[in-house]
Amino acid sequence: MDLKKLAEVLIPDNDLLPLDEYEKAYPARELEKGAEVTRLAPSPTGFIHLGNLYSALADERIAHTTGGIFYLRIEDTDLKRKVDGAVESVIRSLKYFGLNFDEGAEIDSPLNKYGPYYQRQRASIYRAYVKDLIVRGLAYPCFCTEDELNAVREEQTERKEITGYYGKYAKCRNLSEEEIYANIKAGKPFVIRLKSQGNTENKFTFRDAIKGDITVTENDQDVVILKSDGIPTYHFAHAIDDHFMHTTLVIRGEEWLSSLPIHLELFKVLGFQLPKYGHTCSLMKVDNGVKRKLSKRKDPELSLDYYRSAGYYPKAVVKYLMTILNSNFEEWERKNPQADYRDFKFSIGKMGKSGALFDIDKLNDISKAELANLSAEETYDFLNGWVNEFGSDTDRQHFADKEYIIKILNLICGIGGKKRRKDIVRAEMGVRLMDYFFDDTFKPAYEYRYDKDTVNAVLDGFAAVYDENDDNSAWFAKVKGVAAANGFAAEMSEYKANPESFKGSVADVAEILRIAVAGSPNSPDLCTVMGILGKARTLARLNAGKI
RNA sequence: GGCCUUGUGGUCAAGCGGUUAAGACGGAGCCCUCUCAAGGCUCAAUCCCGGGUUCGAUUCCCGGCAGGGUCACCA
Repeated sequence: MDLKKLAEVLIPDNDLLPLDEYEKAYPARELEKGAEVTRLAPSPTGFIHLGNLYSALADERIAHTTGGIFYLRIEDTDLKRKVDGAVESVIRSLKYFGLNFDEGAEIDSPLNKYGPYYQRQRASIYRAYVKDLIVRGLAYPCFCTEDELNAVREEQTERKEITGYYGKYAKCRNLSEEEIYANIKAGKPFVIRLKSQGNTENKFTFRDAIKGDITVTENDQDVVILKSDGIPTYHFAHAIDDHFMHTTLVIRGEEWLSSLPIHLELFKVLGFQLPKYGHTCSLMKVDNGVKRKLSKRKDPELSLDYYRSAGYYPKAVVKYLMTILNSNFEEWERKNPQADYRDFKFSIGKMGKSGALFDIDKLNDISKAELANLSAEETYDFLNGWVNEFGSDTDRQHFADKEYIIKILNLICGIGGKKRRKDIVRAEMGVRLMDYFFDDTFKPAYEYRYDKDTVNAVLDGFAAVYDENDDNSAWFAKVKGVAAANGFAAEMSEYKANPESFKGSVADVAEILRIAVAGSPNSPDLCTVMGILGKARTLARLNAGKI
């Protein structure tokens, strides 16, 4: 058979270059030894999720700790999956979490010498190589219809054989020249398949950068490399792109592990040097007692927007991811509390081999601690950013009075005081924590543990002596005074020694005051709360709290 | 079902032939304390099962079992 002629008929493009021209167009990168080139290669299908961020963080850390490049490539070979604005969204999302690309689609960089970074725009490179494979007898046209393929698959399933297009099932593999041209003449659509040279009897060990040594079976599937629309499948595009873009380390989800044999054969057949591979395990979650992969559709916490709208501090999310990416990260951080997480020596070898359960408690803990590192001013900026995007109009009005908010923050953050509080887990919660400082969001629950007369006497008694100029100890002395005057123990020790002889202790008196002023039995330092509210409002609330 | 892969407390996990089997989150309790938060201290809780190999297995081998992934003209 005249393969050259066949290739011309199948791929009649006249804009293809000789293969070595492509090699020349994408010369090796000039990087230090040991520098890794990694990439994030999403399909522009939907929005980026936590799992993407997880592996992107690994990519980014490895590239940037080795002096390499982290780039963005868009795998848009499947038109059906394209969503407008997805690319910008990916970039924006990663940037929000502090990850930046050095190069790639929609990235403004002088490093962009390996593009185009959209696969649709790279059609001619793929087609040139497919054509070459046809000439070399390593690829062939297949005219099988979807129905035929389905029928074969059913038959294979029934006979408990391996499904797919291989061996005797590869009907079009040995089509005669006449049959091929007849099919073309008849206008039958076709795909191009790899004429696999592999044999599943052959197994060998492959070293994965994350999983370690794994057993791989040779591929014998005549996989589709060029779809009937003339665009390559993922497998083929991966081989071509990662070769020409000089990716040194391919980090991707473990769902790709099973197609690794295909990629291995493709690289071999194309004569390309194989990159290193690292297959990450996926984030899991327990659902109804079953452990399963986090799913975009079922789990809102997988969406990065979820973290933004809930007001998680972005760095906290990143640090949480770091702890599951490299479990020694936490230990390192304890030893280097001041250091930036970027100073941590990220190691791909330390990445977990099995899927981690997503742990919201852990995230909350990290987030709380991160937020507690911020100054009142920084906290204000962060909360204000959240309020502007996700808060209510009332929240925005409140935050317009920055001076007042800062006062509250100083209390919450314990700034100036000796101990730092860790009240705020995320912005949304932080903003709600401040509600009682504003009359329009003050929603008291007047649930006292004492009778009407006692409560009112305490409230009146304290209102009569309250002086906003008192310092904390003078203030507390007055609370004690009110306690003593109403049958409560002024000193905790007295009360503990003799609980029967008192109605309660100062703590109980403070609780009554707290309920009236802050609306709940729990709040930070009441004296300061009153100071922030101001005398007029404090007295008004003491009065309104009476029953 | 075939193939690949994983299996240390509730969770994330150190460990790499001999350990009182780290640590963190979560839980319980105590202390501190005007309550809460934070902090300090203490406690409970783990090597999937069965065979080997070995003087000795959580660590090595084999077999189960359980979990995960995958079997497209989607990536």
